Amino acid sequence: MGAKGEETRARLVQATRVLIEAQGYFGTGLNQVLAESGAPRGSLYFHFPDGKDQLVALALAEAGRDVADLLDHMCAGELSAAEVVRGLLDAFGERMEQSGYAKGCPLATVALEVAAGHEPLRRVCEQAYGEWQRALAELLVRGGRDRAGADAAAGAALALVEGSLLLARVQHSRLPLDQAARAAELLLA
Amino acid sequence: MGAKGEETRARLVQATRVLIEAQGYFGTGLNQVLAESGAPRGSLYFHFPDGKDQLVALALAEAGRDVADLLDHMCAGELSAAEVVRGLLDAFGERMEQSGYAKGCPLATVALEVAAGHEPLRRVCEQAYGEWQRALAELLVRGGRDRAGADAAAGAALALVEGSLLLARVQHSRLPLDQAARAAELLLA
DNA sequence: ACAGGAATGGACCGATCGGTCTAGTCTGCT
DNA sequence: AGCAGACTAGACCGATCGGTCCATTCCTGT
Repeated sequence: MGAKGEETRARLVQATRVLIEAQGYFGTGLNQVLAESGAPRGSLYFHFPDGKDQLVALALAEAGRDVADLLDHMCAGELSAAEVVRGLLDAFGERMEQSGYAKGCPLATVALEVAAGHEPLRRVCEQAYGEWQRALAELLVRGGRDRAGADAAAGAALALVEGSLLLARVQHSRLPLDQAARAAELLLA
Repeated sequence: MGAKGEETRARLVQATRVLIEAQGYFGTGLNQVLAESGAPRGSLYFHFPDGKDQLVALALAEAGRDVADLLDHMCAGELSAAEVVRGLLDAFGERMEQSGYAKGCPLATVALEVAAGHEPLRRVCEQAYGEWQRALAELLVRGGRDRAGADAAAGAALALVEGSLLLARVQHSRLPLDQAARAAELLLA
């Protein structure tokens, strides 16, 4: 397995990540992925024999892991849960604004498209969201909350994050992100 | 304009509403809409000369209005804002569960798909969300909040609703809706 | 009854979809 | 040097996409 092949593979996944975040699963064609990544069609099916589904599943998993890593990193410091949520929303907001509101939650668009009709992709999203929520819940438990309360609060906080990312993209404004961060302070105090 | 034509037109919009809520804009083909509604291709372009975009825009606007009406109706009673949010989430949750988690927010999937790439549809979604938020904000003002605080709280509550609907669909569980409703009690108290 | 617009039914179009296939090229090992 | 497997390049496939077109049928007002 040469380094060149690895790079092509990585470029395909990266292009897929960018495109499905902005346009979703159905809105993103393989021709678009090929054009964006510069890879020929043959390479795609060499690296990903199962085609689009495999490529998208991997892109979603990678994106989910990246956020989880960021979250774990923030949770490892001395920050409160509310401060972590604020930090997360700031990071997402910056990305979003700079992309012309094409980027938000890297999973959400696909997650909604496939929630009822494509079990494998749905499960990838479910697992990623689960990891994010778990990270927040752990932090809350360390802060003294009981397990049940922490899970519920983390679930609500994640809903706040996801909802505000959606509204921010639709409204082309970071205002919902700020409102959500303030609400999180109240919620996670 | 005969009654028969009106009915065909309505069935086309209704079928579109159902399909785009579950699969989004790109995931829904006109052939699917035609099959679901039983209308022939010619009728679609007779009633909607601008094709898919016009049909989807109308479907989104109708769905947005329906929720706004429900919201207005609930806000007109003696309920608190938190109770209204709870009622809204209960109604959405029932629909969602009964549809096998195919239905959630009727706008969200399309809203994310088109947030950066299809201005007319984006604006329809933005306006609908704005109406929902306004209804909640008015109720909060009537409850004694100042304008700015009410707007911010309504924005956060709407984010909570949208985020929990997304998570519920992805997880195939109503739990996130319940967590969001409880969080709304804390937030809107 | 009948004229004329409203509405239907469906064949047809070029473009694009995801996917297959194979000839050719690159690369590292012996 | 030369062989084998990794990888690329792109032509090609049937299916489906959104959209156009027109002959036919239905309905309504006179």
